[in-house]
Amino acid sequence: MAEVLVVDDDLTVREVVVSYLRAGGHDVQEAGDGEAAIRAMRAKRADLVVLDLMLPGLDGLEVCRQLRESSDVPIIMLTALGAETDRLVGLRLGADDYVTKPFSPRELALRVDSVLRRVGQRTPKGSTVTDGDLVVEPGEHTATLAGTPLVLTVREFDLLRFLVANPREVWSREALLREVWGWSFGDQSTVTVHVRRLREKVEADPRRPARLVTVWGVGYRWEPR
Amino acid sequence: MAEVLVVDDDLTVREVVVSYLRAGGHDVQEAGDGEAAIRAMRAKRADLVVLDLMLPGLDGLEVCRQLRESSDVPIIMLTALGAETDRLVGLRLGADDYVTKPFSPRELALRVDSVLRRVGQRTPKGSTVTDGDLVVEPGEHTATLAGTPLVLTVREFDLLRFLVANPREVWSREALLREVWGWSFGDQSTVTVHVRRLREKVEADPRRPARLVTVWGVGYRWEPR
DNA sequence: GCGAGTGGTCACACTCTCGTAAGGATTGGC
DNA sequence: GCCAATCCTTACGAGAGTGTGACCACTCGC
Repeated sequence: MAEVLVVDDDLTVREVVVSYLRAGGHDVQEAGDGEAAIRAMRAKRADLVVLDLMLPGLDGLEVCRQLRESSDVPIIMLTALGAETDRLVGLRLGADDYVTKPFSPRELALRVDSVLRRVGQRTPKGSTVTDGDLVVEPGEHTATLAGTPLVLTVREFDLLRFLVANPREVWSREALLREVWGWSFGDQSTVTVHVRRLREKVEADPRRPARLVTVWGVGYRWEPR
Repeated sequence: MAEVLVVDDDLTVREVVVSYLRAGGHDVQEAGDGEAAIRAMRAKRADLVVLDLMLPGLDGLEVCRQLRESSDVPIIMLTALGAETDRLVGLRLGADDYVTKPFSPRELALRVDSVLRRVGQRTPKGSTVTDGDLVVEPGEHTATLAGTPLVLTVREFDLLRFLVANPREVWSREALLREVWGWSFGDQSTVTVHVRRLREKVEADPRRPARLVTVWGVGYRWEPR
């Protein structure tokens, strides 16, 4: 499915994580410290890196920065519980997600899939998504409705693309925060507001949504034509 | 808050754990060995299982594996101190977390809450359920009758899905409160009212129910086509 | 710096849902 | 046919969930 690099100095953690990711259909490489991680990435680019923050030698933040210099591979950070500062710094340095220790390997595997899904969609060569008279072109970052172009902000565009690409399915605000925003935390009202703004531009009658539909008590769903 | 199944052969341990979890607002079932645990889960699926590794008869690992075959209920393992191997195997078999004995019951309660929080973020989208011209799609949160979509509220939807997924069987109001509402107490007339509302939307002639049938003095039953 | 555009947060109003209660209708036993 | 138990029906208010508008922080180009 994807090539994942797991970086942790604890052999036990590594084994568990690796076996889980393998079971999930991924190819996995391992590294026990920062230098090994950098070397591994030079030798063979992974599609995603799971990176412990506490490492002997080069620590996780440093590894993260160095990786970011030469690639924008998605990175999931493993941080100690409650290390709020680490988390913030990690995200700022370019981590795509973080998981606090002690974590469940099942949870980590889910996060890995989620991040890969999200990143896979932001590749420039992403394919055009359409629904009736609506056309979304990720490559050109444009969307047209019945031929007339829509003026969308980046977030609105991402949200629209995600929903149109995954129609009929109900997405909770929380899931949308994960899938579109790439957050595993945050205020859900953010989603509400963006949905409203998007409706204003996409729906014929924003007061009575026909395509971006509310599922009461659950979330939102894109109703295809 | 949640339905927790505690599996341990030591009565003392069980009592302490149970009283702590109850104090934390959870409903708790108990099992003294592996067979009882499996039976308990068959009869009534819990939201989380606390599972001792050392059990008479079926041991914890075996129970874990069997549970995993039919469900992805979160599992917290109780292991002896330093049994690194056990922990590894446990995690690999699908445990979500582990606590080493001797443990403080308070810590265990915290772990339980933590795992429930994490898992709660996941959207467990069940599989499609059908009965004749009726199709229930949990992922899309839609139900269609002969092709035309039904407009159902969350409760109505949950109730319908449960009944269609468990046809022919008679369900008491009490059982439905447990299974669909997740309550272990409450006013049974709640069920009555929701059954009526559901009939209004699902039955051809709500006055003469043909599919969601009343079993007098017992409860309700879904009569499949 | 300055202004325009974007994005996240908040408060408030509104809508929808759900549980409850109360009275009427049915059922089954006698 | 009568009575008690059970079930159906209806209406309503509390509370949760959602929509809306406004505000402020931030970024980026000029």
